[in-house]
Amino acid sequence: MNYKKKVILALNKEIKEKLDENVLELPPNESLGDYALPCFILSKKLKKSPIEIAKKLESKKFPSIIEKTKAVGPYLNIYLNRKHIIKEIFKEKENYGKGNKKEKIMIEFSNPNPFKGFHIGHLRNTVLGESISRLLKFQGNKVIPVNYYNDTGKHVAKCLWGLENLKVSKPEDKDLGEWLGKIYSQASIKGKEEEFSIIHKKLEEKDKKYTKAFKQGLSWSEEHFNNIYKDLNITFSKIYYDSDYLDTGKKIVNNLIKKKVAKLDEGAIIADLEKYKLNTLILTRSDGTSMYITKDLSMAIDRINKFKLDSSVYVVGSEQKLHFQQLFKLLELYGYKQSKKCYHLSYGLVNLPEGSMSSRSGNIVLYKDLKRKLFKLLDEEINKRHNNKSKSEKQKIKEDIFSAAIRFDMVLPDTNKEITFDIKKSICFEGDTGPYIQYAHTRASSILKKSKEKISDKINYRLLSKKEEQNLISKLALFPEITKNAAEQHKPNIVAQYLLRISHLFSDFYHNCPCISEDKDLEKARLLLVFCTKQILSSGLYLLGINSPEEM
RNA sequence: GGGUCCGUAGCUCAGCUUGGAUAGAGCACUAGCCUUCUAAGCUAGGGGUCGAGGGUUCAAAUCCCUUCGGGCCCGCCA
Repeated sequence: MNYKKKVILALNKEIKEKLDENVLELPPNESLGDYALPCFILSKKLKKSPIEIAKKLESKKFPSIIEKTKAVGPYLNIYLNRKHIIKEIFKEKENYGKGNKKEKIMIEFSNPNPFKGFHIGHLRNTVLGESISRLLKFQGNKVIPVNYYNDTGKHVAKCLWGLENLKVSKPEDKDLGEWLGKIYSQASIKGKEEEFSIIHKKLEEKDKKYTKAFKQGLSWSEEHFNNIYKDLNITFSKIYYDSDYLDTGKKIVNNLIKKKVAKLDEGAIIADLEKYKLNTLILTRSDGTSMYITKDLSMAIDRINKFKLDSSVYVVGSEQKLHFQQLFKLLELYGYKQSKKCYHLSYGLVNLPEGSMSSRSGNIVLYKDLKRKLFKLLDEEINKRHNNKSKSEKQKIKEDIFSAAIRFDMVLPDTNKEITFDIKKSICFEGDTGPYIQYAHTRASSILKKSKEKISDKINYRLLSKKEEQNLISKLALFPEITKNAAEQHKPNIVAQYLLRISHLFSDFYHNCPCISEDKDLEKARLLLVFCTKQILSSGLYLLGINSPEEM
């Protein structure tokens, strides 16, 4: 049970009301308390002014979870029991804030196209998906992360055309998937539509030469992607291939016709969803081939049946919003109740300052290129700070900071907002960034390492009385609530914003409350607070997929 | 035309789900702080008709309606 619930129960018991926990709000700043009860909501019933009510409530005695209450105007500000919070974090450690949900959830994300480059748009998707996956797992759910490769279609033909006609020499010992992506972009510009169509058709007819080239290219792309996932520390339980679902949709379409959801129209099979305001869509083309929605539908049914899923999350760009509404509606009309628990996590595209990205025009920032650029900058900085460290130690620090910087950038803005990715800003590691949070974490680590005192929860809690200490503890107590909200709403940015706040409060504490001191009781008390802060920072960073280095 | 998302400080964005206390951060700019736990840090300063108009309410950046500007989607792409 979170503190909010405990507080409202304690309040209700004392004032004999049945208030919902959501009436409690967070005061505008920590010094005003941990929660506030706006007494307006009681004034009609009690026929008293909210100011009077607050004043009256202030003098009541509450259970020990509430340390004190203070009436400020029409608000009753509530301060949680500090000792209680700190003891709990210290006891639970990395389990602090975990939930007890038991759903089986599949989450599909990343979905890069083989034969094209993995760019920062895919990066946003991947980082979001991984974070949501971790958040859902943290709530106790069984999570199955999957990836989906679209290995059929014209983009494959384009790339194969490029391989054949552009005569670009194959680089030795290099990432061939990345090289393929660049060939794709060039082919898009230099080739002609008719030439692509010929290859596309031959591929569908299983032409030996092109099939061989296709298989080779696919394996290069997969190697490229696996390389990046290893870099990002992400693993999938299963990869789905578009090519495996080319024909399986037919049975489903027939059933949809039987259920009168679909019908023939001008040679094609369509589903009329106008009455749900979801337009009409084509399921099967007039030449008999399946549309994407059909493959998606058969894949969705396949997943629900095979894995006995409670729900499914699809991390896909906002431009496919209608597509997923249609998909879920078809699933429902087909008879699957799970459609109610399917969720399209729609996110805004990543643009560049000069406009939108497009692999076809080559106006893209590839993940690997970005990494090379940032590493160059990190090299100088790290050599300046740690010239006594070994190469592998320096490499580890660079990886951690790079990962934090880009992942945090991708996860900080609200998911449905578009991101304008400015490489100049991404190389800045100061201010509201991932490295800033890591920095707070390393400072905490450093204090714990330097002190000779043992960390224990048997301290004099009254010594943690300065406002910087009080504010920090107050915010630490919100971690369970924050992670629960973030998981329920599929919004990692809630955690990101929270960690920034914690880091700011910790910096404030760091500058005003020296830990290592002659006063050993004070040192012990502050050490425990530092330990708890470090725990929350690293738990939170983990949920964003970011490492918490001990030094940087 | 229909749908959907976005519009808050010079710039990038929180806050809107669930209305509530002086609308918060970062960047940039100005002035300070390293003999003291990592200065990737901290302190102070200026900077706002919350796109506009109306409505509901004791109370609106937040809810409702209208409107303007931008992105994306709307039967043979994925």
